Amino acid sequence: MEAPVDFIRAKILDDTASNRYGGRVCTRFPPEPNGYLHLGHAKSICLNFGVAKEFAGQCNLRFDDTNPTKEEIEYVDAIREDVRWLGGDWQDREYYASDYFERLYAYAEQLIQMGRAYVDDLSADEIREYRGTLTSPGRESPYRNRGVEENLDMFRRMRAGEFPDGARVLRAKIDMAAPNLVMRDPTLYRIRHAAHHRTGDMWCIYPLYDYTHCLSDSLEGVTHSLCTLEFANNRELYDWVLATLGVYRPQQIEFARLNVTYTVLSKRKLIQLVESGYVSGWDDPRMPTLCGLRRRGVPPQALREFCRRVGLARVNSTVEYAMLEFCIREYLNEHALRFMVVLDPVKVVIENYPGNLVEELDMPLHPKNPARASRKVPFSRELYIERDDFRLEPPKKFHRLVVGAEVRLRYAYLVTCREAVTDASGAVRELRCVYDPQSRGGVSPDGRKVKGTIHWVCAGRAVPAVARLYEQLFVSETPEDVPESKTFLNNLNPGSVRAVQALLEPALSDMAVEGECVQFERLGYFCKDRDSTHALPVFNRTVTLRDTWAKLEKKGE
RNA sequence: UGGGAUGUAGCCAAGGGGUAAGGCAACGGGUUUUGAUUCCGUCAUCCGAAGGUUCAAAUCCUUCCAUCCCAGCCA
Repeated sequence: MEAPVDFIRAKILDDTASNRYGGRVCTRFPPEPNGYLHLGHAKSICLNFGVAKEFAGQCNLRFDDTNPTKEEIEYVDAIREDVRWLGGDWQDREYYASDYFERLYAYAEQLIQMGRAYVDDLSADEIREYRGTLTSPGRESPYRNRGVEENLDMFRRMRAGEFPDGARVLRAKIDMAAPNLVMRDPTLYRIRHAAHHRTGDMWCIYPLYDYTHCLSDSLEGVTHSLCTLEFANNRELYDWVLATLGVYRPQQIEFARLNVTYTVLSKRKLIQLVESGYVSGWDDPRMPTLCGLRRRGVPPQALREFCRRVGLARVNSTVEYAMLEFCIREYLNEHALRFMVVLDPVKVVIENYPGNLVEELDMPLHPKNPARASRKVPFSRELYIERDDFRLEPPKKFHRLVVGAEVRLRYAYLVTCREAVTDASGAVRELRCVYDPQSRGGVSPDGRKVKGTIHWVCAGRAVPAVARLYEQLFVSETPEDVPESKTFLNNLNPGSVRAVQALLEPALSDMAVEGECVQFERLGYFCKDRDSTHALPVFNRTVTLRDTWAKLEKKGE
């Protein structure tokens, strides 16, 4: 599959052709370890690692850990795992902005020496007030023109811990009348007496994003610093810092962040769902987090394909969830092993089949891929089929089992139903059938057409599966205090994943490893959950069969 | 009322003076031992709007309209 040439790849192509950066390509994926990675990050991961690979370059994993009050080691571990799972390979280049604190500090002193940075005693509120508004220029701080020596002294005392949180900040001296608010003397350092997950109590001043990110990129020799659109305003400052310091200058390129319908991709909202207990955790299968998707059985290949298909542009856009589902189905259809399962059984007795015989029939594990092994399934006089696969009064175009009609038991035999035994209430108890011994394997011996093919299990030998069918998989409670949660909880699965939750524990543990999906034919794809107590279904359209039946029957009536 | 960015189908998205790629969705049909898959077909007289330049404009120019981002000591 040829990589589409989006505007970013075009730019890199250009830069390598003109030998800018010596033809080198280096990107980075720079998450802040303050939450779990989600679908939105997948786009960035695929982009950064993908581009690096395509151009024989490198992609670093860098934790943007400059805000100790929000970051935790739990998150860095989870992020590392998720990136690796998605296929990102940073080799030994695992970096932390906090590793650069000492050098960043030295650069700050250099800015002070150059007269391009100053310590400001104004409070946060005053700074905001002095900044001006979108349409009116700001005012200069009374501390703006402190001498170099005083600034240096103040800054060192900030580092030494002489001042409480918020007492002073280090600011760049740029232009309080700049039309771009980012350039109105941005804050570079703030005082934060807080323990950092890596540097502990070594520091009580921490650099801010705008100051840290560009220098980290520079220090690492990044060539193309890819970030989302909302940072476009910050690019001017990114360039200013590096130019003023006269250091190596990567270039920042922005692209539109990913939005997906029926879900939320905002760390703030996701964390709210977790903390308020509306979901069981970050890896709740309803979550759009990478770990949630993984637990749900979404293969990383599908996510990569999704990111590829979504494309890259500079327009804010919202991709339909259906696109994601398509990518998942596409991969699963190709790779998932097939099994038969009966959720709501009704007994079938093959009257002309010997009562003491059990045959071992071949069932391929994948119909389109004969290279896959097949397995033996037992077949005997008494079987179970899905209750729904038989109708006393069939709608039009129903071509499964009906009294007097012939259907194929998949990979087994052609059978004809002679009689439906019902109980006093009219419910079907048992189906009396006869089979055609010539049709072993399900082939029609004389070429006669048999439209219906249904699934079955051997009554005596089947793995007993406790199964339940739910119209809706998940409880749709609507948290009032979580914005957009209605959409979130109602649609994460639903409208979309209207599915089946089956307690298929024994069957599934027999067939799948955790995280792997198998297809229960005509039911959809199921994934064995980590505790193996239930199977996690299914991706909407994988249940298309159900949709299709419903549609056809509706039409028929 | 400042600055930055963006407008191509229901949703993504190519195309940057020569007469609108592709995918998802939708719809119609063929094949099929999963009513799945697969295959084939249909789906923008038109590119935010209005003017202008040109033999020729989605592409160039002008004006207008709409949407998003920026006033954290978050990233």
